[in-house]
Amino acid sequence: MPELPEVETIARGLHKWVAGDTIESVWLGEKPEPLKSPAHEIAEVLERSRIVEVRRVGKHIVFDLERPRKRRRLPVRHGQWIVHLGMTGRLQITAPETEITKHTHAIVKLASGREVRFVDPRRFGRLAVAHLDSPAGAGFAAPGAEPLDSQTQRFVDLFRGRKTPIKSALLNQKLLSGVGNIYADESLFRSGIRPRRRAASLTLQQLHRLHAALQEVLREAIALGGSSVNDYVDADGEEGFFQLQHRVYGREGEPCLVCGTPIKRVVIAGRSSHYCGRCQK
DNA sequence: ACTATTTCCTGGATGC
DNA sequence: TGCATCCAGGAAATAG
Repeated sequence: MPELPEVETIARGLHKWVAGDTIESVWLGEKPEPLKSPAHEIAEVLERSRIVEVRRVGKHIVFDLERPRKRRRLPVRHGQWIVHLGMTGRLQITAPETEITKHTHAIVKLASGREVRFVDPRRFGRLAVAHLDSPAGAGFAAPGAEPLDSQTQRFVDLFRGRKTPIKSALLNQKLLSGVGNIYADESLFRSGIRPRRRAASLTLQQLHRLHAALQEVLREAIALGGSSVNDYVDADGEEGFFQLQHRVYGREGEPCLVCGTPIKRVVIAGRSSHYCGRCQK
C-alpha cells in the first residue's frame, strides 16, 4: 500500500526512466475504468507530450508534460498526468513484447520504445489529467499540507479544535497529504501518543514531538526505499526495506521493542491501529 | 463545518 | 480438496 515514502521512491525511479521521453500513444482499458478524468481527455493531454519531470505530490505521482512547438519556439507546459496508486496500483516500465498481465488498465507508449503500464488488481487506483493551459489551469495541488515541508506551527494548527482521534486526523488527506496507516502508527509510537487520543487534547509538546517523529519516520523510510508489505515494489521492481524497521505496524501480540509489552491492535475509523499500551499515553 | 460510517474491489488467508 | 467467509486499505460518497 503505497504511502508517501513508497510513492516518493516510485516517482524518483520513474523519473530516472522516462524524463525527457515523449508519449506517442495511450491505450486505456475497458470500462469500468479506474479514471477520474474521461478517457478521451487523458489521451488528448498525454499524446505527443514530452515528460519533463515525474514527482510526488502527497500520495499522487505527477508527470509534468510539455508540448513541442514548431519553428524553434519554446515548448509549452500544457498539462499533467496524475496517478494515484490506491492500494495495489503499480506503474511498470516494460518492453513492448513483455506479456500484458491481468489487471492492466492503461499502456502508455514512449518514443524510446518503452512502455509505462498501469496495473491495479484491486482497482482503487485512479488516473487523471490536469490542464495547465486553461484559465483555471494552476495544475494539481494536494489539498492537505506536505508533511515533510510543513512548519511546526502549521502542523500544530491542523489539529486545533478537532475532536476526532489523532490517528484519523493523521490519515485525513485534507489535513496532511501522504500519511497512511503504516506511518501514522509508527509516528504515534515514536512520539508516545495513543492513536485514540482526541487530536485537540494533545499538548503543544506532544504535537511538536509528533511532528518531529513523523518527519523522522518518513525520511528514514524514503532512505530505505519504503515498506514492502504485501506486494509493493518500486519502479524498478525492487522491494523496500523499511518494513524491517516497523516498531508497531503489523506487530500485534509481539513484544514492544522498548518495554516488552505485547503490541495491541484496535480498529479506529475502520483501520487497524497498532500501539504499545505502556509506551503510548 | 465536522465527524462517523459505508462503499468500492479482489487476492490471499482462514475456517469448517 | 473445496467452498464460503473475512480481511486489507485510500478516499469518495453518504448520513448524521
